[in-house]
Amino acid sequence: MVLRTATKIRRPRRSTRKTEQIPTPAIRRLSLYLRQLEVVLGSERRTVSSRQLGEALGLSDAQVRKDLAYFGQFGHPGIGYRVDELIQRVRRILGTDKNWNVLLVGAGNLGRALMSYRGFAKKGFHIAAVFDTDRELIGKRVDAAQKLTVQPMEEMAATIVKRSIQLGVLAVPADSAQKVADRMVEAGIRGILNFAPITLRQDVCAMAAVDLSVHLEQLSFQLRGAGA
Amino acid sequence: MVLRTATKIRRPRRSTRKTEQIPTPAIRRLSLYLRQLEVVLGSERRTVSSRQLGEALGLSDAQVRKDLAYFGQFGHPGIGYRVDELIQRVRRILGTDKNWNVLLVGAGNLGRALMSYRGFAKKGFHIAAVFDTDRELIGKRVDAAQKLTVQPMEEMAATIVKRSIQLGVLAVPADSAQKVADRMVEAGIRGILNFAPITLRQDVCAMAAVDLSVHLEQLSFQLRGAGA
DNA sequence: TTTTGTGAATTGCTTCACAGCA
DNA sequence: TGCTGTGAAGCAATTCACAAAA
Repeated sequence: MVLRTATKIRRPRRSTRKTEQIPTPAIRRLSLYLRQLEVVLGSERRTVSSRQLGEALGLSDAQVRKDLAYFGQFGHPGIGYRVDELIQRVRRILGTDKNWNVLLVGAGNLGRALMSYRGFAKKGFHIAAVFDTDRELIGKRVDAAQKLTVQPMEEMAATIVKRSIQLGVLAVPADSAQKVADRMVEAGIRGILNFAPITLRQDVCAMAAVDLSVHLEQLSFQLRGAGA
Repeated sequence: MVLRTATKIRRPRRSTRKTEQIPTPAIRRLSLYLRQLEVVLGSERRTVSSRQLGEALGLSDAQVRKDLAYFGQFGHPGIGYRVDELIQRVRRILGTDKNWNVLLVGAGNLGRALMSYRGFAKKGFHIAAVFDTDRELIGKRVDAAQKLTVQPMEEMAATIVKRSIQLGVLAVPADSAQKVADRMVEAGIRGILNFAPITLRQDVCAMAAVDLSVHLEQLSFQLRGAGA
């Protein structure tokens, strides 16, 4: 019986879900498989092999098969995977077989761009409400279709219930991001996609993050020392 | 009937190259360390321990120490890491101790939002030119500061030389992304940050990708089955 | 044939645990 | 005491390679 764990910081994700045996990278790749399958659906091909999928995504065929097999037996030996069937199955797994209402916090430059981003709706994510703390923005219609009015933060909890919202997109400056995220969780949000360039600590809420600069830094790292 | 390969010789794998000693995830985390160090720099603290850094980022102290040690001996036993010193060192490693000129292709909604995104300049990435294929947009000033004029693709190669550009941001629709990426590489771009929701195949060019919907899908996956 | 699904082998990454230094 | 840097240990992810299926 070891007692010295008292001072240790808690270890990352350790849950008893059945998904625990599935590698996290496999779950990330599932989205890529779906994306590629939708491309294949646009062609005449009705089936696709693990090799073909892998080639398009820069992965080995074994990787593709193993990843998909974590979630069930979707393939047909000698044939491959039936495109429409696999799309349905993967959507089901990812939870995107149904539409999601999403709210957005932050109606600045980035927030407004996200509002008009078609890719979200294509995948079944609908921005159903927009919030901001800036009193100048509240009440204004800011989206391209002029359908969304910027609401004050106070209305968030009620709107979440009314529109059955579970997911939120956070596009506010870094220095207020943690506070805003806390308010979102309080108001009932269960998952946050964070665009602020800062790591948010949230225990009870699923988190995903996109830091635009970080990706440029990774490119910079790869090119460092290269001739101009 | 294929004979069982009882005499199979297991060939030892080619020895790993020295440049591959550093785990890819460690390189990704380096950007996060830098980001957090810049937060700490805003406080009065002059030093920070691996434990403190880790806590802020959801990582173990051992992870932080090991990651940083891949790149050199930056710490001081009993003290921790000197914030300003480590910031300089990490910037140097990432290549962001100097400014980078970046070009943007695609002056649509997302492209225009990226132009006005302050985060890039803060990290030393300056959008120095904007390109689009849309004849209606060419010649127009589209950024907030009204300093950038949308140029035709034909001018890309010359501009790249003139402004010493190595990095490009790609914000065009998925169906033209591969073609545009090829043209960028032809024109001399060495690294591409791709926002189009499609996997691009490029052998001679460093690639990074951001698919906004994919991150929402990951959240959807984590919440699937949760009560509405 | 072609191609899946899957244990086994292998590679890669993270955590442990402690010597050594301030 | 506090904290880093680092081999060794442990765990996670990927690749291999082949039986089975079409």
